[in-house]
Amino acid sequence: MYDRIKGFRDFYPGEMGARRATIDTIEDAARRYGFREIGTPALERAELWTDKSGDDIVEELYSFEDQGGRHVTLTPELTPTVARMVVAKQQALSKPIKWFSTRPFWRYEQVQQGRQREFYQTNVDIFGSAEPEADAEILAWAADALTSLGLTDEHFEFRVSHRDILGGVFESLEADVDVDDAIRAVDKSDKLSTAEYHDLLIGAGLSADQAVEVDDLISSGDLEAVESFADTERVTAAIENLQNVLDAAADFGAREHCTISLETARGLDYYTGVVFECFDSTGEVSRSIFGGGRYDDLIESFGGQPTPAVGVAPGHATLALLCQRAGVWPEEAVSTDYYVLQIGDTRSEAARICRELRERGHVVETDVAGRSFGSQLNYADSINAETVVIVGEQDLANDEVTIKDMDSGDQTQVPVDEFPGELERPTFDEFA
RNA sequence: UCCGGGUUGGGGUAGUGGUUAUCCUUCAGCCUUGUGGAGGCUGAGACGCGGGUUCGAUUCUCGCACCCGGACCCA
Repeated sequence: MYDRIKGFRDFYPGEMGARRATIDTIEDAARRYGFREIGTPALERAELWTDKSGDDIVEELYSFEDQGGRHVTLTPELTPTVARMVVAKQQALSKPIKWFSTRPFWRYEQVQQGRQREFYQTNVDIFGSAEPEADAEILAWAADALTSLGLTDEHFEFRVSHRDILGGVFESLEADVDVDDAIRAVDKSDKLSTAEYHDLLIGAGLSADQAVEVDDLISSGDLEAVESFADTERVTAAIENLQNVLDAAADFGAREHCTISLETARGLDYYTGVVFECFDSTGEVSRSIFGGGRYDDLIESFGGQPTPAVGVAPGHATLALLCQRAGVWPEEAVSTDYYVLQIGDTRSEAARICRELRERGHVVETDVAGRSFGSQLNYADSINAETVVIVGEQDLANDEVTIKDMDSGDQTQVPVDEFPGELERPTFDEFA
């Protein structure tokens, strides 16, 4: 017996069927918006990450030197790869570029709920539009994808903010504030006590009074109050942009899922504008389900023309948790349209029936193990066959086959050359 | 890297410092190559790994691995 690698998962047919259905649902939603599927390598040069994030990042990568001496890594996220692809063909691609892909990623980190070392994400991005409609379309797709899965606003909410609001507020203070530290503190505030939270803000350079004041201001979510408090062009512009995105989201049918939440910062450095996270409305899944936002500087930093971008990447593990708790996770059972049962030497007639049913697109199984009648029925039962077509020597002697409905157990004889005949999906009911 | 809980056939479990480790379920075959979901029979299948204590360890003990949850992190 060999063990699985820690943090990697096997998916057996039942669970895989449910995952496949889920992936199809959210990808179909993306296709309806004209997002085009891309395929990407599992391996990239490690420099794609180490150049920006420093060598420490290597500890969280599956990286190694290949036989050609290249320092490579299994990709921990899609964004740098997509950025690389955009830069490489920038002139050739018509804008806006709208791409999606579902695939695994790998990070060497501690395994916990909703978090494995191999994990699957569906990335959806728009490059080449700085307009609020682009942000709103990303939100609209995300909302469409989740509602197509059967989720409602009872199950999830998008907490939406703008990177420059927090940054601008801290910048406007009359104090020497480490803005990044302060933003991190706000991002964590949910998990901290008020005192701990204020201590972190003070550690970032705020006075005690400012910490209280800023906490009140941010948690109020009152955009007008924030705007007049900061009274800077940066904050005013950010708030206007956020408002425009939400207005567009309203027209796109996604506004009802969005809550303004100025605490939402996102850890990622590369976000530049609107940011959002999806949360479990019931609070049962404590961490965010997924996040996204605008990253207007990334393409340029990869050596391309300045290109605005906005995207989102739902992870399938947390999505599955959310669906399961909401009771909308697809059935984890195989289904089978027909089992063609053979008794004696009836292979050629059975095979003909199988072929004709499969030509019609049905899922059809027959005996490939030389099993007895009872065993074959047993098996048909275990694969949830809807209809069993009994092709026995006795039936064929009368030029008939027997059609059996597995739910009721009812069965009837049908002339062999009328099955399946002209019928698209013949079942017991057609012949009863 | 840290903290807490756990690990007995494929799944779920009982139990014990000692002789053939309990039960349910599952799987395979048979009763039954002309009838599955009921029943009967037969078979398969487990004490996570390593060290220590002991005459003897699945049981006690230590370490490790893995699993579940959490902290940190989350590009």
